[in-house]
Amino acid sequence: MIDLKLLQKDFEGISKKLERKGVDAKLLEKVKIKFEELKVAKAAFETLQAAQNAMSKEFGVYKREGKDISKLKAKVDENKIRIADALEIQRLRQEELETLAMAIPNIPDDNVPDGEDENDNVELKKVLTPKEFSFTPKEHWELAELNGWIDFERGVKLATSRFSVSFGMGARLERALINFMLDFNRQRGFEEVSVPALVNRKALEGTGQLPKFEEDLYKMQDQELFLIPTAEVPVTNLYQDEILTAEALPKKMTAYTSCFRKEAGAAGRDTRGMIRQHQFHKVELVAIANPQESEKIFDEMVQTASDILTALELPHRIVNLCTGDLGFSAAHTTDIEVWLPGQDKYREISSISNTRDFQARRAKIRFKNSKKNEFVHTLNGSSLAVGRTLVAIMENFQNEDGSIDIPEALKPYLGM
RNA sequence: GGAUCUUUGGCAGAGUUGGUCGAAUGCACCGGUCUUGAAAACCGGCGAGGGUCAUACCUCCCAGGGUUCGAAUCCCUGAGGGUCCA
Repeated sequence: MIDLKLLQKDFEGISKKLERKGVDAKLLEKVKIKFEELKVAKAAFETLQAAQNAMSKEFGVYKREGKDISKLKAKVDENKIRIADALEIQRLRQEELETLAMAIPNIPDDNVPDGEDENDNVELKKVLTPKEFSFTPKEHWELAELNGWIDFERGVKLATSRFSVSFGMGARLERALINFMLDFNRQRGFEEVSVPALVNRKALEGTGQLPKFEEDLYKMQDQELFLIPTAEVPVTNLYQDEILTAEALPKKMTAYTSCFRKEAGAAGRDTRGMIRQHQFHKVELVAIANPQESEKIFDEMVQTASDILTALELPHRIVNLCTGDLGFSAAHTTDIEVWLPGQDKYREISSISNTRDFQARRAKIRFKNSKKNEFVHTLNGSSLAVGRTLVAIMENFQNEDGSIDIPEALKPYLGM
C-alpha cells in the first residue's frame, strides 16, 4: 500500500515516480479525490457522532436526577438515523478508496533504470566465467532424462502439465541442495523457520499478491485458503499486526517451502523442462528491518545468494531490474541469473527485493522507534530456487557422454 | 464432530448488576533525581489509528452482526486458544 498522505502531500512527485511503472495518472487522480471525499465523509460522521455521544452522556445524568427524558430521546432518535446514513457513506468511500489504493504498486526507487522488460535490465557484474565446452552442451531436460533424474511425463500423469517427478540422484540432489542452502543461509545469520504452505487472504494481502494477482494462485475450494506462491508470504506475515521493539530488529530468516503458481500469464513460455513449474522448491530469505539498515541487509542477501552459486561453482551475473520488470511490491529488485550453457544464456535463479514499507504498511508491521511507532522495511529473496539450481548443475557439470559431475560443495550432503 | 470455558494496551493481568472505562495494577520502555559510572530506590511519562498548528473530537477491548439513548460489559454468528467427551 502506498502512503496516501504522502500522495496527497506530494501528488506531482509521487505520480511522476509511479508513472515510470506504468501507473495511469488518472487512477492516481481518482485516488486523491476519493481520499478527499473520505475525509469529508469522516468529518460529517464524526460531528454527528460527537453530538450523539454528548446526548447519551446527558441521558445518564437526567436519569440519575429523575428528569423527564422524552424530549431528549426524541432528539437522539432523530440524530441516530442521520448517523446511520453518514456511516454508510463513509464506509462506501472507504471501500472505494481501498479498492483503488490496493491496486497501486510500490514506488520505484530513483535509481531503478527505466525500461520495458527484462531486456532493459542493467547488468551490475558477472561472477565466474562460463567454461568452454569441447562439445555442444545439452539442455537440461535431455540430460535429466538421459540420467533418469527427472520424469516429466509421470508428473503430468499425476497432476497436469508443468509438474514433474524426480528420481534417484535427481531427488537426492534436490534434498542436498535444500539442506546446503539452508545451512549456508543460517551461517550468514538467517534463522531457519518452517511455515505453513497454506495461508489466508489477509496474509496474501499483506505481501501484495492479493487482491491483484488472484488468478495466479491456487485456492482451496471449501475454505478461504491459498497455496503459497513463495515462502515470502508466510514468513513476512509472521509479524503482521505487530509492533516490534527496535532491539528485535532485524529479523533475518530463511525458510524452505514448496511454492505453487498457476503461471497464468506464462502460457507457451518454458513449456519444456523444469524452469517453470506449477510446484517447485525454493529456499527463501526474508528480513524485517529497521529502515535505516534495510539497504545494508539487502546487500547481504544478494551477496549470500551469489555466494551460494559461487560455492556451487556456477557462473552467474547480477542485474538490476528496470521499472518494467519490477514486481508489484518492490521498490527495487536485483536478480541473479545463472549461466545455462545448454540454453546458451543467463536465466533468473534468484530475485531479491526491498519492498521498503510497502508490505509493512499493508501488513501493519511496525516497530517502536524510541517514542513513535514506525513501519519496518521488509525484504525478500530466493536463496535459491532449487529446481533451477539443479538445472544449472546439470548443464554446467555435464560431460560429453551426458553424465553429470557433482559440485564439491554438495558431496558431503550426498554422503560422498 | 459434541459440551463447556476463554480472547482486553509491547507483555502479564483487573474490569461482565450496561453510563465519568480507552480501560486498574505489575513488568517492560522513555525522561529525571541520586551515583565517579551502573544497579537499586524514588519522581514523572507511557495503548493504537485518524484528526488538529496545538487542543477539541472520532474510531478501536478477536472478527462480523444485533439489542439500547448508551456495550469491553447483554444476545447471535464466525475465527483462534484451553478443558472435558466422542
